[in-house]
Amino acid sequence: MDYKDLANLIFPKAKDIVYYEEKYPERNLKEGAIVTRFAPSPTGFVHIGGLYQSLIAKKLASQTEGVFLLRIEDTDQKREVENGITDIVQSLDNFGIEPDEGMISETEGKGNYGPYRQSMRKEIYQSYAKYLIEQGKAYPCFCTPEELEEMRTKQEAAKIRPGYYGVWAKCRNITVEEAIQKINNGEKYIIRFKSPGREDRKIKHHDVIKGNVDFPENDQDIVIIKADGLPTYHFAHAVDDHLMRTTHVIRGDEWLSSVPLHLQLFHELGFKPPKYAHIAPIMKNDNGNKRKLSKRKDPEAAVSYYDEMGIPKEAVKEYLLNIANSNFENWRRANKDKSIDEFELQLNKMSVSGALFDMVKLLDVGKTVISKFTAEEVYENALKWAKSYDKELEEMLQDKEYALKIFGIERGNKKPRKDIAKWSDVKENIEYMYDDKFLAIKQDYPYQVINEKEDVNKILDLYMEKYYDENDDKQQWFDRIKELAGELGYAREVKEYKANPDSYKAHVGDVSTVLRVALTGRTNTPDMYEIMQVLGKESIEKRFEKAKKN
RNA sequence: GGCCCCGUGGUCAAGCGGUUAAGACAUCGCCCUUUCACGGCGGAGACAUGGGUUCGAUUCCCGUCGGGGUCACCA
Repeated sequence: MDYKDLANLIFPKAKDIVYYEEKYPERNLKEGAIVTRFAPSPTGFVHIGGLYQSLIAKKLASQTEGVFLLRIEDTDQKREVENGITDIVQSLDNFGIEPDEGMISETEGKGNYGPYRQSMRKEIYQSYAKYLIEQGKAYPCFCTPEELEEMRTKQEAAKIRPGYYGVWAKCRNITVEEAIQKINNGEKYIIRFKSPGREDRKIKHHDVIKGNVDFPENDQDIVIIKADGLPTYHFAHAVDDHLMRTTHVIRGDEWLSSVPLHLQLFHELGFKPPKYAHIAPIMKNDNGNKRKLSKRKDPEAAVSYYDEMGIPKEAVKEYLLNIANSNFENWRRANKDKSIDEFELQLNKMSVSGALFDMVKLLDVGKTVISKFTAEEVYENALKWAKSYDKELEEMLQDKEYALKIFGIERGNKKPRKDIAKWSDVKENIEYMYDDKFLAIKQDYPYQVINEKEDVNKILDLYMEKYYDENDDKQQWFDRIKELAGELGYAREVKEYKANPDSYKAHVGDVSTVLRVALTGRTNTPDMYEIMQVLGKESIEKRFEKAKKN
């Protein structure tokens, strides 16, 4: 009896690997094309780090006319979550990241290298496992979890390197006859890889991001097929990325230390290994300690958070690109109006250590991104956000024409307003422009220098009686406010006031403030001339009346 | 603990043996013919540490310290 008998006993129905090698041929792509993937587990929401990875992967693939594929790693059924795949597909889609190949819904995939869901590739893995067993490079292991636990305890107590290797790999030297007998006796087993490695030898690895890294060889006989017949991550990775003809594996750097194992697996399987690019994670400052953004503790770890906050997806992507390649910022400054698709991302410019997530900076990017939007775009986006998260705002935006006027204030010029960083800022920003809201609320008016009721009322009355004309252009409009100031004994020019502070009660700016506060209930607003234009005479009168009575 | 990675202002970061050590966000001040938001100008603010190597180290080597990752029938 030999390895072949053992292999046939374990996987009697498995196809010869030649079948798969032919079914999934080398891709016919142009020189330098990158085939890469995002391979998440459907265990809950998409993490910002996952978005980061897929953004990078997608860009690299499209830059090189390669392939970006979405593969679902659902080999751990215990951790699976309902609609997990749909969630991933939709989250990516929300950010405009569409896979060229891979899963497109809970059950469907597209492309010729599928299935793209590992649980549906069981026979494939088994064929390759069988292939390894036939060659004596893998073997059944009958150790129970309890035995393994006991072994670990012993190793720990003796302060030696834990794991299933060398003399500790009890089942590695079981004879074929004995193994067959155990199996026929119904003993439970899993399949382990028979590692040819030695811990005292080093391997060299060149990582596209991390550079040259030396490791001890792997000597662990890791399990490749679990008791449920599904592969472990490592084995699935080797088989899938070979068969899907992946050229670059872009993944989180928590995988860096398994590179020796992966390289070994590729080698023993007779596969050409892909290039690896290990991305540093996005971190968070937690009481002075850096740690990865955590699904459990940090709401901002979920990509859905950005949607809820109304942070434009363009901003999130720009921010992420910023972290990825620091020259992005320079590129953006030189190419203010270009799409980020035109930016050429370079893997070798990626940071080797994890960046702290900076919400303030993200918001700043958001401000800039939104400032470049047209009023129409602001409107559409704000409305879309409002529909999901703010009914009141949605209501306000029903009058599109009016909303467009508001969003048009100081927009579209060389120095557009930058006061909206996220869609959830919009309501607060425009609320006072609505008569039904503004006139209904009771509030204090934060008058500043001029705040005596008598003075305020006089300014408001006189302005409407004598100086307001809705046909004025901006210059005329402001000249008239100066005249108003002059008539009431305030300085017409701020400079004049500053030169002779004792000669005046206040200056034209203070008078403007009275108008502004009466008009909007606040001291800080966009350009008052434009606000008055949008509001119209009738509204202005009502607002002044209300302000006077206040 | 073993192994691996990392350590430039508060944050993201340029830098590859000789620089006044860029830039962005944040912060402070001034200026922008009325506020705010912009914009402009300017300020403060950094090479973790100790040894080497070198004519010269932020840059190269070693130690220390600090941070991170990894050591599953999870990915």
